[in-house]
Amino acid sequence: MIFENKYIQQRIEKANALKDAGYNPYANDSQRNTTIEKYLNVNSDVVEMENKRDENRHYIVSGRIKFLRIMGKASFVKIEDESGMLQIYVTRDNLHEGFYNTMFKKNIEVGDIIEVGGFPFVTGQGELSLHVDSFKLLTKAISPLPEKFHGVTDKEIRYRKRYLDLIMNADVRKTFQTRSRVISLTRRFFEDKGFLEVETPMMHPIAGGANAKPFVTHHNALGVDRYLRIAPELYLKRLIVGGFEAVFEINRNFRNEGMDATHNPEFTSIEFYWAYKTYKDLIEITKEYFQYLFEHLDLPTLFPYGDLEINFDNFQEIPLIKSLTTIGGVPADITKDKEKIIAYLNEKGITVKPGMNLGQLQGELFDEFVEEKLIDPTFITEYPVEISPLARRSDEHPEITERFELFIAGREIANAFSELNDPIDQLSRFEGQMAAKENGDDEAHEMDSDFVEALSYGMAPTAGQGIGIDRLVMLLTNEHSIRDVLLFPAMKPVSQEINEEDEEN
RNA sequence: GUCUUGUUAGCUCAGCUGGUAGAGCACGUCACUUUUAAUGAUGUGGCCGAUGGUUCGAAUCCAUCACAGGACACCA
Repeated sequence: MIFENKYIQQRIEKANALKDAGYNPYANDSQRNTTIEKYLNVNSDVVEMENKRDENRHYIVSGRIKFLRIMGKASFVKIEDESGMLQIYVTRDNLHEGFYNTMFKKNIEVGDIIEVGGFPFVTGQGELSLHVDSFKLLTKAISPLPEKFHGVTDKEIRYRKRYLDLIMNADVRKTFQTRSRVISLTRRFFEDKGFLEVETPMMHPIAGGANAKPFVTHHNALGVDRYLRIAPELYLKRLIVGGFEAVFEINRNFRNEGMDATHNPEFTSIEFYWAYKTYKDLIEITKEYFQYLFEHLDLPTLFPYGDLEINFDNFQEIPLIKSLTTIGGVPADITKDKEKIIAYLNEKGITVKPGMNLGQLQGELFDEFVEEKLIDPTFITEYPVEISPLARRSDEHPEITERFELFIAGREIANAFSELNDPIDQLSRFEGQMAAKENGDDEAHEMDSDFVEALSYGMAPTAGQGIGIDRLVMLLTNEHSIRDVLLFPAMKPVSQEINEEDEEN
């Protein structure tokens, strides 16, 4: 049923024809001795040679056929491996008797993975190629590839069948190579600073560390529900209590929320915690981190992103309340008065949920009038305590916390603060969150008394930060949808699959 | 969750105010030993996303559903 398509049938027949003639269409004994990139580099001098060839050299390369131009008794074929694309020249007279006409021309086609041996030469058009003297099919593709020029552009196909997207679109491969580099560099940066990489649970008894709806699963042996973690924060801080002074974790978080261009239900973040430091140290290390990334990725610090130009040499720092007036244009006299803020928001056509406190309303003003205007990297500091349940209060101004968020191109990239380490204060913050939950805020924090107990043994003054890796990669690869930096973004199942599930139930 | 746009051949897309479906690539056959999205000739290929409705007649109009894109809402 799955292979009923006539093109697939045709290709299966070709695979069978090869098999009948003694050629395994899924051969396993690859003899490849170089990659295409290396071949092109090593033989670049052939261009300078008088007869444009060196028959004393011999290489075996492998790859997928992307273009196939048969011209009678000779053919030009473009094959591609992970490192690059190579043109090979296949002729009847350089292969053993009959193979070219009865096998190559009849049964080999675009999409097949082949292995060829031969010597380097340069064509009349000046392209360094491989003159083939041995030819072997490694893998027969029985499904045809998408069209060679336009490739596959349908986003649904690109996300659901990412392998096709990767076969057809070199720039997509590049994006994911960059993503891998970013994660690798991030790991190296923090290791070089003396941070210890740790792994904490993905299944939590309490969904803590952030405000979000969790996914729920069930542990049969224990007979209890578990939550896929929404953040690793509370576990990492337990490790600081335990005496590790600098830890980080790069891993997935899961949030049961809506999906859009910047949200996927599972996403990757780095969180790091640093004892005997404050959020001011985090500002410095964050600047250093970006510098490190740009240097090692060889990116310009005057960075084009869509229609924007971001200056990564221009890190700004501004307190939240101040940003409301200087950037958001909100009158200074209203930013510290609940009723005036509500009136102002209403005047702008924005309705607010009843019962919001001053800090939440200030956050609302920020989201409405400031966030999208922050293009160059900007640390917004001094967050209200009401919307920062895990952050340490400022010693001088107890209504604000020692916290910042980093915004770039109008999007939040990082969230950081000096950690709350007073167990009594932490307990009362949790109680405040419980009260909010009673009032219908279903995303308020859960009480985590085990965590409070951990704090009660004493956590050194610590600063901690989370950075959204997906959004960071979006920036660095100039992508504008999180799906384009996730190899397999979340998709609804096609209706057929839903029906099958229904039948089982 | 709301609004909006889309879904036609393996892929990329046409198809006007309703009259039984079209191109390019790919694929089959033929020709071709220096091509670059090779070329020339010729041919095959479709439940027009699904289900209903209007109509003598629906890819086209209407409704519902499914999936996708975009915007908004929610959310760090």
